Amino acid sequence: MATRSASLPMDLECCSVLVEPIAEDHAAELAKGFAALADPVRLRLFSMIAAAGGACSCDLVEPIGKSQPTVSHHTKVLADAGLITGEKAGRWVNWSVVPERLEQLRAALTS
Amino acid sequence: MATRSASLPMDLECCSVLVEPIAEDHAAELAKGFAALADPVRLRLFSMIAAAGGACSCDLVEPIGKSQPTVSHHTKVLADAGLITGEKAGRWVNWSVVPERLEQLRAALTS
DNA sequence: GCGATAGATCGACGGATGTCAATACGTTAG
DNA sequence: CTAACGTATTGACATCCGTCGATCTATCGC
Repeated sequence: MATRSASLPMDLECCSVLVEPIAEDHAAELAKGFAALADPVRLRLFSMIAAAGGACSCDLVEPIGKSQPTVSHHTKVLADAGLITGEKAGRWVNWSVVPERLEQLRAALTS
Repeated sequence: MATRSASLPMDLECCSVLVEPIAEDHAAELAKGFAALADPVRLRLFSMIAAAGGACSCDLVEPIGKSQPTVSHHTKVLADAGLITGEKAGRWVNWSVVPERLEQLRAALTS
């Protein structure tokens, strides 16, 4: 059973949704990831972070056009879904994408 | 402006979320697609349809373990998101995936 | 220590979502 | 025509979600 851990998003056997019906566990795991990308604001935040190769929240609030608590909420959702990770640097938090998680979702849509 | 049509999901210039910050239009479009995949039941339905190369609703209700109206609701959500399409054949509806839409979402996560 | 700044948390609100029982609709079999 | 069957729709309910103002926490410069 290797490093099987029910609570961690990362260690699911990576396979496509297209080749055979996926199990409930796998579906739940992937659904969490897609849910994080299912909001336009969050998708833009993710895109901004990814395109810039990392960004702090202070650089996101103004271009996204939402309140600071809203941005904080969305970054938390993205982080909880495992799509981004935040490094605290002094007063700032530097967000960056988690390539493995992104790849897992991309692979799920690939045959 | 070519075949620009605001209401159709298909004709967005296809590009990745990762290379540069995406526009609000594009974000809304992709978010709708990901939202359709953001539910475990729906993801399993989609997976069953994709893996089988098509399926009718009657073959989905029992394995998915949900009521018939719930399955009907989810197939409608997937269809509205452009991920599947249904061909009515007599009493049955044959659902099949829409490869272009799937590719659009996959490409958005690819650098 | 003090004020300023970046970020997180809380509480509230309206709106969307997943689910099912009941029912309606359309089609095929007899 | 009628009965049975596959599917869609409706209505109701509980829950979740996006948003913001207000507030709290932590860190930096002075």
